[in-house]
Amino acid sequence: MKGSDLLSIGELAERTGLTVSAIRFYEEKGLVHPLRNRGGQRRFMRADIRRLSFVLVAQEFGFTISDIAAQLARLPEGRAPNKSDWTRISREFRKHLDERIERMSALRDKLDSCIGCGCLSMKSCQLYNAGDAASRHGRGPRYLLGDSPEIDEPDISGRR
Amino acid sequence: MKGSDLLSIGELAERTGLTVSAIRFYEEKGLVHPLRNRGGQRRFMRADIRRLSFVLVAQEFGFTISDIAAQLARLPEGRAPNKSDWTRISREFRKHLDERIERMSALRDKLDSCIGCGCLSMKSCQLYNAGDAASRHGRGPRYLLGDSPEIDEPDISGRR
DNA sequence: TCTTGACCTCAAGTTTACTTGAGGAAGTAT
DNA sequence: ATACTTCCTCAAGTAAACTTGAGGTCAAGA
Repeated sequence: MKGSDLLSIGELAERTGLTVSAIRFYEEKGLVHPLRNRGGQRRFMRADIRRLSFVLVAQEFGFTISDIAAQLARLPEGRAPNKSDWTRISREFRKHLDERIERMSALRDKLDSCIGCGCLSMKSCQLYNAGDAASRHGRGPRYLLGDSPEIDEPDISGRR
Repeated sequence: MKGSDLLSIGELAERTGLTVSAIRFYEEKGLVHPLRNRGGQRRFMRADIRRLSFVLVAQEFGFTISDIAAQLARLPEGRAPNKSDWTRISREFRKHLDERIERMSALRDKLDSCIGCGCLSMKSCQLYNAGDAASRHGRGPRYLLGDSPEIDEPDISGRR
């Protein structure tokens, strides 16, 4: 394969730092679409290095595989993506990123005001005010923060 | 159970917005330690509302159950935690939080400089410079960003 | 007391993101 | 031609965080 324009799965693995099995998995999930040679072995384009690198970075930011697939779907079909394709997708990615960071910071600031009152479960607690509720992401129980009916715990001091 | 000092699992579920099964699961993971009545049913203290609320908030921030268990272990054993106990734990929590947000922001800023070059897989790309590598968290392939041997993809323009 | 709704335990299923292994075919170096 | 490495496809396993279901017990109101 030395000197060829196409990469074997092993070569791509070396280039990206992914394992061979992970790359096969990503193909299954639609993140890459390798060609096959007559023998049935996968042949990747050089542009796939970049593609998978994007997957790695996006995962680092906490995006799921289907989030990432959605982003990658914005890349051109037939030809290898060029610089402006990547710029476009990176900008879009960045928007999601900013939202995520902002959400975290907002939550953190609310926690700050809660350190003052020591609450974390009272009706009045800002962390429990709806509005964030709808924007909840990721794992966790079905019922969401702020969705719950009336939380109150009057005795805050621990005295009996 | 009306008017009692102790809560049944169903009542706690209503108060926290968690499902009954989730609370049982959290007990199994050591996040709460309910008493049992003669019949073998769980009886929770009011302070457990706060405890589980903390679990919810912490999860919202992306902490795992064992991370959270580690934090909760800092609460007093025998007595119900009071305001200053919660203040202490919230402050600790906040430290982890700040780290996490900072890591994300740093990555985002690096992405920014990459939007300029459209790279995302080149040797020179800041996203691939080691240093972040060690700090990687969460899911993803075993090989980490920056751990990979020599990544280079000279043809960046997409021209053939 | 009786009945219904809430609880109990334990086992198995679900999703995400992969890895591991078995059994076999293809590619490459000598 | 031989041998060794890499690759192929399935199927099954793993960890986290829960849910669902079966089969049975407990508690509270009429």
